[in-house]
Amino acid sequence: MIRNPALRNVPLGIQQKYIIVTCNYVARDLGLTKLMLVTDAKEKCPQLVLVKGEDLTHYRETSYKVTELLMSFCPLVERLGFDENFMDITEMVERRMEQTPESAHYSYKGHVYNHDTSDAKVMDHPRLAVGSHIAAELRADIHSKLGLTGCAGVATSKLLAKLVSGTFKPNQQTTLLPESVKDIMGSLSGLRKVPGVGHQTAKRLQALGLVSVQDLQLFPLADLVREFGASTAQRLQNLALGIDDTAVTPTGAPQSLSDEDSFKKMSSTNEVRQKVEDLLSSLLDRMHKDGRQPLTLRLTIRRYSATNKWFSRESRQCPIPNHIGQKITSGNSDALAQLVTMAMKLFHKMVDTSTAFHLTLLNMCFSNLQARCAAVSKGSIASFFTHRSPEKTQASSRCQDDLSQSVLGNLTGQAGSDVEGKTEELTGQDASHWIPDIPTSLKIKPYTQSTLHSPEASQQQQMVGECCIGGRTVDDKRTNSPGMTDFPRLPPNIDPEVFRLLPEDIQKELLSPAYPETAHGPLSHSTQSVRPTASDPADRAHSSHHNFSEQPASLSQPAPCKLNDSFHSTPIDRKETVKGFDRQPNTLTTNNQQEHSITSLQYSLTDLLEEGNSSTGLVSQRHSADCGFPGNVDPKVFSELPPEVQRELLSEWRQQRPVLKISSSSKKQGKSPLAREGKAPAKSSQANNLLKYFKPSSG
DNA sequence: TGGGGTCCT
DNA sequence: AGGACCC
Repeated sequence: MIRNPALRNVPLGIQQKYIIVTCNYVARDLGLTKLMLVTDAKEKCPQLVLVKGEDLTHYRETSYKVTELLMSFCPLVERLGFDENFMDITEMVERRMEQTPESAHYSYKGHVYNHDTSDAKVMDHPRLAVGSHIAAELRADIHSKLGLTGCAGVATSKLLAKLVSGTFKPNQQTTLLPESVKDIMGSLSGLRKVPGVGHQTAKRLQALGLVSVQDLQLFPLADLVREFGASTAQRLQNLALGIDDTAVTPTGAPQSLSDEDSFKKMSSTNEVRQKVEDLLSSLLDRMHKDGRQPLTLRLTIRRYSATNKWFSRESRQCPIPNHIGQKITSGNSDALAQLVTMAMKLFHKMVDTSTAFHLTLLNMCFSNLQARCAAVSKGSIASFFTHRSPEKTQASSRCQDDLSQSVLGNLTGQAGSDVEGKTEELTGQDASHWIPDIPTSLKIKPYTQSTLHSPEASQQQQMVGECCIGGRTVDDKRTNSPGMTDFPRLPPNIDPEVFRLLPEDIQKELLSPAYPETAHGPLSHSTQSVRPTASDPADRAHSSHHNFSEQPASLSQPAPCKLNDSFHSTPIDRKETVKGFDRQPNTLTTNNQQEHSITSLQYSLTDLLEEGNSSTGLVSQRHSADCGFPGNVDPKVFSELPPEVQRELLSEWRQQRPVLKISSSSKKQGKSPLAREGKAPAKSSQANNLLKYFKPSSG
């Protein structure tokens, strides 16, 4: 639609094979729904215009642009599919509360769920009010820079932000006040409407006699535990109650890249080989742009089995030899033939070609993506980063220490990946895109929430990225002001002085772009001219952890998170402010104190695209600080618990925490559960970039 | 009923 | 390797 505005006013459906995967609102008004068969759709609406949508390239690229744009405001952005993003805007809200007059904290942008804006109670939640203004600005920015429209929800958790984002549909935003949680949960027509309750879970719940959200809310937990186990049971019941303590975990670069095609029938080896080659060919291209080296190749098939399940796939995977992996990364086209050979071996492990077979789908996937290393021995690089700068605050030091350990400890494992994609739909530009607008849902989780529900929900930790490292700012225009280009973000555990001692090319490498697939996009150019000089104390202050700058733009720009008041007034002001960027070294301390005492604020922003729906949620939570478990848990006591109980708890905490994951091989060496570094920082985009430069083998 | 993804077991 | 979830 964006590419072809003429389609805007006509019923439009995006077709993938035999179904309409999504459609615009014109078509919806005519009775079309998502995932409707093309035949049914045509029957209902003969004048329906169809656009093929099997190729996700444009959608994916646009999706990442949206995510990157949001990250330029604050790095705590978590993707959910191609058209939704959750964003933890707690920091941004706090900053505005400090910097703007109180009178600014009591008006809402957009709708307030179940309230009249004139309702007095609305005034009791200044953070949500400020969050609604931020959401409006984010949507406006996405619209002006990318031409996309969408919805947003502002609430205190991802769950709530997501739910509320869809309450006013096309291109609108809604804020959910804590006192309306019961209402919104009660408004859901069934358990399947609760995010996190899928088909299987809904069936099992139904077997227990549970159909409505209220049924689940009131069901005895003990009975639920019998069916699902303690952890799942509690999570399910909490979801029904509108309680979601999971953190917004920065998504970072994708963990895998795959390409697939489905068809009616494929029954010869030659056809399979050809299809495998086609799939690998396009994947290779994407992989090369990504820049990382895949360590694993996977082939997945779906067999036709008349009676039952068309679903159910089978897969086989194998390691990719280093020499081939390097060809992939370098773009050497010889890799294709070698990969086809490997894939066919995997195929023969699953399918006995001496007898008839009938496939309906093939999928090729690269996973275990490994960031590449700088051309220097790792040992030497790693040693550069062990020195610490004298000027950190204590609190930040602690975080950094922890981070360093976890990062270094995991270097041997596979580095995670960083960034993810974007894609949204566009509403108005030029040519071929189909996806709808972008919805955004922000959610804010202020202390009010802790008061309401769980007092200590706030204790989660943000091991992940810092909050304020900046995003990429988009274009040069924005980066004009003095001072903007001088301070690249370095990971908190990297001493700027030491960094400066590195050869320039190594410095550049360390600071090079993180979003390979979108590297050519509008958001990424500032990289090259940037010169790293120092890290910003303010960054450290905010971040609980790493601030690696992977993205080009981040180098030249200060963290948008720190926008000041001026941000408030106009977009232009905001940019200016960003550049001028002031650092406040002591904010960290301040923040920490807040965290501990009370308050966990979360904002979540969910975006939904106009036709489809995508959402962006903002959430944030402050946590205690750094170790592997909640601050209120005594490690000693924990260690005395039975191993099984330890595992259960860890599994639960893990979900709540934004831990970067570096998954690793090192995790196998019997570390105590507490030490489990298995998950370290892979998720944060920032961390990821840096990690790419360390070889896997080093550990 | 598509073409992606994520994480957990 | 499969299964659950999400879009």
